[in-house]
Amino acid sequence: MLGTILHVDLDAFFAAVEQRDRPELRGRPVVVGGGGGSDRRGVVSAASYEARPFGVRSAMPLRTAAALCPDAVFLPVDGAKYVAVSRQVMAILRRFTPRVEQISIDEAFLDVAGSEALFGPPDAIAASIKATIRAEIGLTASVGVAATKLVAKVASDLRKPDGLVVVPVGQEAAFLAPLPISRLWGVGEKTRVALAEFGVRTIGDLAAIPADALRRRFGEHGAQLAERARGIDPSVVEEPQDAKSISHEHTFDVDTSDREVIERTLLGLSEGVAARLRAAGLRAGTVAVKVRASDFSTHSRQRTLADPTDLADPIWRTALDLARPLLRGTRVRLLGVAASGLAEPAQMPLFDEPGAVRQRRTVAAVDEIRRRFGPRAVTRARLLEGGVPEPFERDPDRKPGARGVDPGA
DNA sequence: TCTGGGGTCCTTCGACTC
DNA sequence: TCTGGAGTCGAAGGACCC
Repeated sequence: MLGTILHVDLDAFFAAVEQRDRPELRGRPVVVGGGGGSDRRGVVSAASYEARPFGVRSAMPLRTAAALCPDAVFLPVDGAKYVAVSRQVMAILRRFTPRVEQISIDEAFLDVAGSEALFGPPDAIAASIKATIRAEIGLTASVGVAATKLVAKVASDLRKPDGLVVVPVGQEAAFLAPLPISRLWGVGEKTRVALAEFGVRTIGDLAAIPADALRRRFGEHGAQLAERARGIDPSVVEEPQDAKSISHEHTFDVDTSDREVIERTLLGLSEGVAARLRAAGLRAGTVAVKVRASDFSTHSRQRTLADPTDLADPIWRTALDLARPLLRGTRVRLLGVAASGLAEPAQMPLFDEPGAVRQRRTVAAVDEIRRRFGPRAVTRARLLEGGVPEPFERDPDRKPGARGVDPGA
């Protein structure tokens, strides 16, 4: 008997899209990341399968990737293009079932219970999905089929690229047992090292430890890991929840302590956050700043606002105020601005503050111009002085809350 | 040596309230 | 009026994911 949960994962997504669109790149190592140059700060977002034998992996600094694979073609991340392709793929998935949970730009869970009469058993549906994506989009996808999301996800990752792995119902624990512990959802580098002290190398090693012992050592997280190691995952395929926060951050090419540059950057980031808030019809109740120093130490400060806002100015002023104590004597590597406590405006005030109505009209007009002519069509004079990131040009219909743009190289 | 950007969730701690 | 415990909430940091 087969489970009805499918995990569909596009292979080396960003790099594969570039190779699809530029035939001269096919068969060559392609690295997508940052601004595209291998000489600037940034990390690998996606590496083609030709680049991987050289040791190039996602999240690796571009400079390291260039040292490992000097012949690779380095390309910038073209967010808008990948979003468009992602939409086409998700539309294909929805032909097979309405129960689709997109978890990032290049992967989704499907529950095909109820689709079997029309499309056949789950493994046949998985094969059809792969064939349709290849025929209509020109990309390969790997699919895992299982009774739970957790096992389907591990399965899809097992035989990349172009893989199809089916785990029959009841075989979950046996399937997971021989796999290295790092393949388990929720086990990152820190947890892997901590578990190694327990003698845990494989998922089976973890499953053999009593849940109580794991709870004593790792708290609730440990108890959860014990369940996952046995293939137990009660979560169901559902619509992604609404966003809980919206943020923008920027890493400087060269660390800076220049006040003007810092203020201008915070303004640009605040503009980006505010624009996304307005596009989503939300206001932020809390503003946070993040400051990463040249020694990579990272500090954040947040403040709850008296009046939730979707305007750049109050966000910027709050961010400046919060950042000031963190900046003394610091060379700054990265600045970030985040909005949380998101909610739809309760009601338009009957008597707005003086000037607020005019300000809202101006902001609405600017938003409209940017929507029609692009994000660079209108900008503040202060931001023209250079060095400030433009707000990321993302899918205007994208629901905030889906995970960031990353192909999982 | 180098370590992006955009998220979520969890833990800990201190302030505050009852 | 003071004190201590319990519960709640916001802030900060860390781990993790793609």
